[in-house]
Amino acid sequence: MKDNPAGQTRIQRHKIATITDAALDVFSTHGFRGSTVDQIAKAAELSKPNLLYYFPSKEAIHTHLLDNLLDIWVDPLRQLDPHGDPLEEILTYVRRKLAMSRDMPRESRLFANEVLQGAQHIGDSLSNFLKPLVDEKAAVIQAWMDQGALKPSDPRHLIFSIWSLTQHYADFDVQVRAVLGAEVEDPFPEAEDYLITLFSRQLKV
Amino acid sequence: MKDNPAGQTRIQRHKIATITDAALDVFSTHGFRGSTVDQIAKAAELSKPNLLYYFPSKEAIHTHLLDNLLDIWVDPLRQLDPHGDPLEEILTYVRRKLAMSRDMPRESRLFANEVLQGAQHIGDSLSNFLKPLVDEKAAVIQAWMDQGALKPSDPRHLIFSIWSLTQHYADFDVQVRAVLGAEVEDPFPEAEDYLITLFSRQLKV
DNA sequence: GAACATTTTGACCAATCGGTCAAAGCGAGG
DNA sequence: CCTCGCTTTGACCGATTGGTCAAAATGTTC
Repeated sequence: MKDNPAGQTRIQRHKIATITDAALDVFSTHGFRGSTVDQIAKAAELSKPNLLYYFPSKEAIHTHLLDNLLDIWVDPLRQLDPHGDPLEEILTYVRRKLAMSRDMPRESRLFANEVLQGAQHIGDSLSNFLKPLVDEKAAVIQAWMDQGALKPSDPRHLIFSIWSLTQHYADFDVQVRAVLGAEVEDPFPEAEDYLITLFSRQLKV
Repeated sequence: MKDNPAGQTRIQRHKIATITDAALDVFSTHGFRGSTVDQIAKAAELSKPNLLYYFPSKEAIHTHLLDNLLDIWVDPLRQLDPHGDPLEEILTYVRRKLAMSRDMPRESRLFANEVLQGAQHIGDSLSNFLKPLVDEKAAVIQAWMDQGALKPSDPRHLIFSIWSLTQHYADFDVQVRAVLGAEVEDPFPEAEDYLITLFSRQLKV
């Protein structure tokens, strides 16, 4: 069996994908320190030594997950188009971000756990990678506000509020469902209505 | 040494307070499973057996913290006065909640960790205690909206958004500071400006 | 099917986990 | 001073932790 260009065999790619998925389950539910290699191995239906044949350590799995996540996670923000319609661009960003919370709740919780516990594994990425992106997009939003295309408000806190409100429905899902009660099967449609209204009133001139 | 009415000696009250504070530090930083009794004992400057003389188990400390927290945590919502000025009542709630994130970030993170990881220790309280309170206050807000005193929107999601946005500045403090950069010493004043503007535009008729 | 590389595993390791226990230390009242 | 109850501790326990290793199983190539 020859390696592919990335230096991985078919089996390696498949097993690494399986491990990654299992680890996402476990890490997102219990955090890094609260997760065990045995748990991940069991979730991946592998023996522990077999799992450690593909990743050198528990931390390596966690790092691998976070490294791959950050790019995906900020992608909706990167897509914010300076040449699009200001309000529609931001509302689209809100919709995309909320959809990610609905479709990728494990990723959201993994990220939340990491930041909540001090971001010791990705602290550098926040400063070196996330901050420049936010600075760039905040400048775009600020320009829109200066043109009078949006009501004025702090663009960076606007971005924080979009992160906070959308990820809330993934990270605090248990609480949201407990408070809404069993009669609400899916909180996301009403969440989208609420958030679109909120940000429209906040920004629409 | 005589007991006081609560059945505790002076030493017991002091040591339990010390342990509680140390445990809040540790649990809020690492979550329940990620924290160890040794860590808490060291933070409280006690030996492990001595700590376990005051609390029967690690879980008992955690439960003690959460039980005392929930009451304090929802207190600002409980103070929402049906007979006050609608907009001012809600903006006051936002300010109180943001002040709690500023002054009690450890409590906020303890709660966030617990809910994020499935609320296994307080899931029942969310349904039996938090839900009725939210239902009650959501009805008050709904009545205000029906009277035309506030712009209409989903009252329960309004409450979610207040929780989410205010606690964000405690729970994701590392990220907020990394993105704002070192030149912003204290994010809270600008956060309060932003949030008051946001909820005024959302609610003011 | 022989030869070789890759993958899988049971047994094992030192370190750490939550928790126990008997014994020693301690302060206050007589 | 002695006693008594509360407090503190070192030593220890079985279970679990992250990780290792040599050997066995399996897959691949010729």
